[in-house]
Amino acid sequence: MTAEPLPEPPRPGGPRKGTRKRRTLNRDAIVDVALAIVDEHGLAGLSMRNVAGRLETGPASLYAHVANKDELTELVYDRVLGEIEIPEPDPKNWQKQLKSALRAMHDVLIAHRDISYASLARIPLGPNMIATSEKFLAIMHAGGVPDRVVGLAMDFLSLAVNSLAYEQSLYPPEASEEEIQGYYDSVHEYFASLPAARFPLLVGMIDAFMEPEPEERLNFALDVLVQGVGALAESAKRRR
Amino acid sequence: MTAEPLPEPPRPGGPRKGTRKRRTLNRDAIVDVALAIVDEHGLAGLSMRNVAGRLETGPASLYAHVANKDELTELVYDRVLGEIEIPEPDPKNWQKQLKSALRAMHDVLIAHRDISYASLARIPLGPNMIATSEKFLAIMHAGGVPDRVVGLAMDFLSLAVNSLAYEQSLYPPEASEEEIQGYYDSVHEYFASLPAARFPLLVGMIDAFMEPEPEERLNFALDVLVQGVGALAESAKRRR
DNA sequence: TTCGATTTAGAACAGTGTTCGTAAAAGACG
DNA sequence: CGTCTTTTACGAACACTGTTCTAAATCGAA
Repeated sequence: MTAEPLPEPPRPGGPRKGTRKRRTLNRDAIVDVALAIVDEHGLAGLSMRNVAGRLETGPASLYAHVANKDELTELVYDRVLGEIEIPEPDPKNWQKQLKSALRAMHDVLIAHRDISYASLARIPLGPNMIATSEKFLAIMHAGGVPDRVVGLAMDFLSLAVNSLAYEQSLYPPEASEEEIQGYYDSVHEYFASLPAARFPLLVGMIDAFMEPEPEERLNFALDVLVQGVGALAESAKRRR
Repeated sequence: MTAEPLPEPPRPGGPRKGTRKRRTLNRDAIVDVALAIVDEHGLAGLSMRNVAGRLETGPASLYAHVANKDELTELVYDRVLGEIEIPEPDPKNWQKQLKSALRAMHDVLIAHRDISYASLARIPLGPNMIATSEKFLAIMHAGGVPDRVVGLAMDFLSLAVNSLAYEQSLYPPEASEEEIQGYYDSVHEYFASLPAARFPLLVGMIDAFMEPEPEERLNFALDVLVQGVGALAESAKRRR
């Protein structure tokens, strides 16, 4: 997964100074520890002091290798993106491939808690993001989707799958099976207690809201995305 | 600048039972101030001390009216949702109506900075969220979308439009027109500097990425959503 | 008035990201 | 080898944050 290093992505505050390492403390080691903390306690548990503590140093030491916490979070996010595996494009099955690639990205993201928030807070441009994007583009391009549609779709698909992963990651922060079931039941009860005269559809569709499992919700969302992009690709081709 | 606090104006229907107020401090006033701060400085500028300061008191005083900052943020979000206007359903134009309703929600959200993050962080269930949902359901239901699809779509559409609004709100935190243009140009340059041999599609599609204006991106995303839901509604109807 | 409940608000606690200043180590150069 | 300069290490401190504890002030009802 380690390929030739890409040029430094542009940051709003201008380029950073060069980093050289001395002993054990370096960028990769810091990202390693940060990712481990995110895996254990989520993004809320990630603090500069926390990372520094595991490296047996103080928080100020990190700032020689990382501009700030935002950049560290972005580095962790890009590290996670490196785990995604996307197949070579097969033109005839591009919609099926696109859907499974989106699911693969989703699964990798939720395997690392709420790390997907990192991509919502900033526009990530790390090397793995670039490489992953290229693979998504390849699938759509091979499927004959016009360039303009591919460009627009890439942005939205990435946003959507990150949002889905983030939403998913928020449900059980550290709760037991019983607790989330109890919360689930209380939501059900709350909907049922609403005045049916004012909210007839909401009350009438309670089951349609509460029944679907996470997998069905994700599957539906991915279908909406893929079929939506497919439809727009067709109409763009016809228009031309 | 800050005038002497006025006495509480009389409410239609008289004071509510069970809630006794003493001075000027109550839930609504706190939410008023919190929303004003979000409008001015975004969610990052919202702090309990900040709100308390504008009410000429200390942060501890707020906790008699609001459980914590999360709840306050949710209240602000629900207040904003109250501004959305959604038309009565017209069965023949349900897709057009759904799209414009989603756009209306998006526009109201971005008019209040990054408030949309509040709905990403928690599942909002306030009164205005309920009322807004009912109206979305009405449009889809009138269009003949099966209940199961409506239930699944509601969740995803809400997530998607909130994500789009949140992403949109992040671009200019407080930057000038020149600064965001400069950042924009540097991103363009960064893409152009990538090795075309490894990322041929990405480099070849730079314009497809950089050219579209925010309005075109939003329009595309909404089309994907509406046409995707439309396609799934049709196939669900056929399957039955 | 008296009583109890609620609201107010100062002080404090345990955190946070980040900066400053200093000390030391590494590399460059003669 | 001896300097000189650059870069890293890191304790201390700053300005914040959300929240809780505490006691006083104030109100509604009896």
